[in-house]
Amino acid sequence: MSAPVRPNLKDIAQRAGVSTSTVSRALSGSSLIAEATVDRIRALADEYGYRPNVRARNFRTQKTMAVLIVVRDIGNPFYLEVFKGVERVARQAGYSVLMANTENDKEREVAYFEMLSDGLADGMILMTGAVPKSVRDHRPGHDNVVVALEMVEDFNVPQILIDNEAAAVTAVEHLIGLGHTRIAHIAGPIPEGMSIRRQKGYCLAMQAAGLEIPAGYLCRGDFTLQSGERCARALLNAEPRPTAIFVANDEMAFGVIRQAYQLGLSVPADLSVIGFDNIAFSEAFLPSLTTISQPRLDIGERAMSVLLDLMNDKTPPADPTILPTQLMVRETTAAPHPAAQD
Amino acid sequence: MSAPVRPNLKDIAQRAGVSTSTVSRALSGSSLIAEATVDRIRALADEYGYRPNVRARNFRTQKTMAVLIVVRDIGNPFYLEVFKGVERVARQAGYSVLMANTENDKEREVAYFEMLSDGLADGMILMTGAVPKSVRDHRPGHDNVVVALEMVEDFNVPQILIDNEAAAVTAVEHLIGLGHTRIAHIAGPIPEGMSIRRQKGYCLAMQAAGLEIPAGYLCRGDFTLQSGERCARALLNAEPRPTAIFVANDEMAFGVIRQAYQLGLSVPADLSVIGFDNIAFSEAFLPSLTTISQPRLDIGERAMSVLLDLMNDKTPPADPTILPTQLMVRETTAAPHPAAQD
DNA sequence: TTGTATGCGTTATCAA
DNA sequence: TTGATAACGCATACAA
Repeated sequence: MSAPVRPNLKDIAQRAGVSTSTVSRALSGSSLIAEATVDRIRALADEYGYRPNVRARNFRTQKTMAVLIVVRDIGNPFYLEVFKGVERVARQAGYSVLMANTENDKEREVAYFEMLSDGLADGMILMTGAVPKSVRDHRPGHDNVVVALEMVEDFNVPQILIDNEAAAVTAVEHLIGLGHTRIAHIAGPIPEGMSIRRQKGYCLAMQAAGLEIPAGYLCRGDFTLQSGERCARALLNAEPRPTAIFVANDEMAFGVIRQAYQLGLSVPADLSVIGFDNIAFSEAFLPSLTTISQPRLDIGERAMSVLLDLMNDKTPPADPTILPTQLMVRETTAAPHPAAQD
Repeated sequence: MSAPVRPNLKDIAQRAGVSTSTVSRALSGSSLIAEATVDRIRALADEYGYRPNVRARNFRTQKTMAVLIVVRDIGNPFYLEVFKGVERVARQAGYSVLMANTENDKEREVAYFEMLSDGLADGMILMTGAVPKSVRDHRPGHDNVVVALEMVEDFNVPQILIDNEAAAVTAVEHLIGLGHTRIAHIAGPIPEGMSIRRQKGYCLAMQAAGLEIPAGYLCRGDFTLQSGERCARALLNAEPRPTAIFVANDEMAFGVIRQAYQLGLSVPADLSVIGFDNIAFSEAFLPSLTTISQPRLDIGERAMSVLLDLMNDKTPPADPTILPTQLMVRETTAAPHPAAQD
């Protein structure tokens, strides 16, 4: 039994009676080679089941054809659609996608930048909102890095974002439009830029409508269901009790609704709730959640295209790309009880 | 300004006045080298910021230190925890994790096997339940492949599974224990092994309890929310109406509950519902879903450890590894109305 | 304990 | 249109 050895360029060259360079060129579609030769070599390569050794090629060309997608928590379903968008575009361009999970660990953040500069990947899509200081200071031009979803200050790379502040304004205006005046807010973790901007949008919209924000109408969560429940308990004890809550993400919004039911309040009859993100589950929830939809697939696709441009030395957009959000009106928002009005 | 060129082994060797092999050995912790030499070289490497060229090393050693994790639909939140488990173990062993998404496309399934044999990854965790026939027949020993979650027939590789049939029996027994006798089932897509086994468990448990399965008590969905709603409409029109439904996954279960509410039935007062998977949102759902928990993190971790064994030529377990499931009793199951009893 | 020499498979340069 | 040859950076068998 002969060992089924994988043929390499040299083997094919020998069979074809030409040099390895000729085979290499023929198979990579160089126009320099006579068509007849190309056909002959192609046939032979097929016959012997030749497949190029990718590691050798990577080494020689100093490329990997892989990109890194770095997130804070790979267990967060929010990223799924983004992954999908990235993967789709990457795949089309012949790139594979490497998962990287920092779990908010600075060392791991640095480690992934090292992976990049070590050539384990050709590019990187960063969705952590944080760039370790050592990395930020180290090199001026960070090649082949795109930031998505979370603005990173002092870091001059292309960014794919949404306008968190404007989206928050839209959310609050929706509540105001329904007749609510006592509107509370549950923010995400501060000082994360995303949370700050959503909170700012809330304040702006309230101010623009001439509405007060009483003490106790602002609570800070950490994007988890539990923190949503906790904040809801606090807010629903405030005087006067809010008739609506704008929550900085969907998961916390679910917690709010759970808690409201526990307190005997019904949603949206007694309390309107609006979330942010439009994760897959928001529509399935009972009642289905009114929320702000982020174009997550688009974000992924766009981030990857910009990264491709970057890697191909095309000039990327100088300004951040801002993608539009959309208000999804569902079952958790309605006009307030007349009795609850001032 | 001198270009900040990345030093290689040769550069360090020159600075240290030794040969490249000495440097190579010193940095890779070979015990052959004098300690003083090692220290000197380490210091020098640090000073000049030497980092090994990973592509060169991969090429030389014919390894990639990356593994492929292949799923049907990367947008399915079910896989998240499994990813996390895989990633955790992989990372600890110095491997990175490549995402692969087949979207049920045979060509892509084959393509990922080719990636593996092309050396773009050193190993593979397969969670698609399907192995293309061409691959199955091609080579007898498929090195460095582990199957997780879905049994694959005629494919002799280590498998990490749960006992779907036994878990389904547990679920149905829970309903029976509450006093239900009219229990319907919504199956997943057939002929997927997973769906078949869950359905079989349902039938077995019913039979063991001497309960009939009337015509119209079985409906086939496709694991989506919508199919859950559709099946619920059908089942809830059956005569006599079932008082409980065992649903083959959580997402369809959410659809069932939504539909029940639309028909004016309340859960669990009028209808008990039990799901399967215990995805993250099952607990957040209102009412929170009674379901079967799969040890997804464990599955990921175990799959990756077995893969590591495989890649290090340790002998993997000959038999499939069966991990235990757990019944999570929550709010969607209760005793049936006395009026609804026979 | 260290050095020398070789090769991994490919692509790129130069010459024919 | 093709061939000979030289890298790419590292790890290792063998020699010393």
